[in-house]
Amino acid sequence: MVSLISEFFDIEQIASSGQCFRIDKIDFDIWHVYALNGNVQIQKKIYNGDKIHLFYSSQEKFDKIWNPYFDLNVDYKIFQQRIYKTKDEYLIAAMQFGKGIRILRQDLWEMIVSFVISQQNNIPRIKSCIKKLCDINDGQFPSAEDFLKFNSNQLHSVKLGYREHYLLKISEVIVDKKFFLEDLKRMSYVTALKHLKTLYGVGDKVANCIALFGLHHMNAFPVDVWMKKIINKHYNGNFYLDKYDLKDIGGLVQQYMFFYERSLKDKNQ
DNA sequence: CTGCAGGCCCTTA
DNA sequence: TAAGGGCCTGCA
Repeated sequence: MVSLISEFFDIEQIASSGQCFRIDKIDFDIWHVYALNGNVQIQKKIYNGDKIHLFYSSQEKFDKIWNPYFDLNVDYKIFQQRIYKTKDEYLIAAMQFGKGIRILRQDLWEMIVSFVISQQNNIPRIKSCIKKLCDINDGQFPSAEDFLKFNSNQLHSVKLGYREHYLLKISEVIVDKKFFLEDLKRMSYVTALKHLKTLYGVGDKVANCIALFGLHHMNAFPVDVWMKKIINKHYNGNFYLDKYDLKDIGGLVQQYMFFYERSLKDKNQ
């Protein structure tokens, strides 16, 4: 077991931040994380005002897998200090509220599949689709090859709707070696975005999510209907990251804003 | 019954 | 290049 004391890590916030869909709450203070062909349980506790997380993992696995996965080598305090400097009330409130969110380093292919599924969809149903995809594939997240091997009844039982066709087309170009995931990892943000958008069913919003969560381009800034609402409501329709000198961490800023607004909405319901 | 959920594709002008 | 219809599914 490995313990982590940090105010800038909160598994509960990460689990509901909408960037990952395979973290399940299994008890009031325990979450089960499935990722990178492995899994780990994490318990969140408060001792004397300090937030402490217990990872049910060996030190070796923690160092090798979970430390990089949760981006724990990066000091988020520096990012937060930069947000304080903007003196932007809404941004600071959002950042304080979602202090424990981090941009995870998730598997690229899983992010492509997950965010294609996310379009015109809600989080519970996205999670349900992804769980079913793993269920019909011996519990493992399906590869592009696996997608092409599923029979139509199996795949249809996942209830992907019109997104099923998108995922089959994407799987095809990857299996046929007309699209290389490894190439994407070497590209700049702008080039990767352009390349991602050649995939059938991947538009600007989904490509930005993949760039942010699958390629760790922290400057990717996905704008969805929620972000549009936030920008209209709090910024009169115009939000310029470069004005605040936050362009290189736009993705983290987006997560704070998104998480904050979504939480306010949940509270009102 | 209608409307909508973290869009995208395709067609038209 | 902009605008608008259609799309699977599930839930209110």
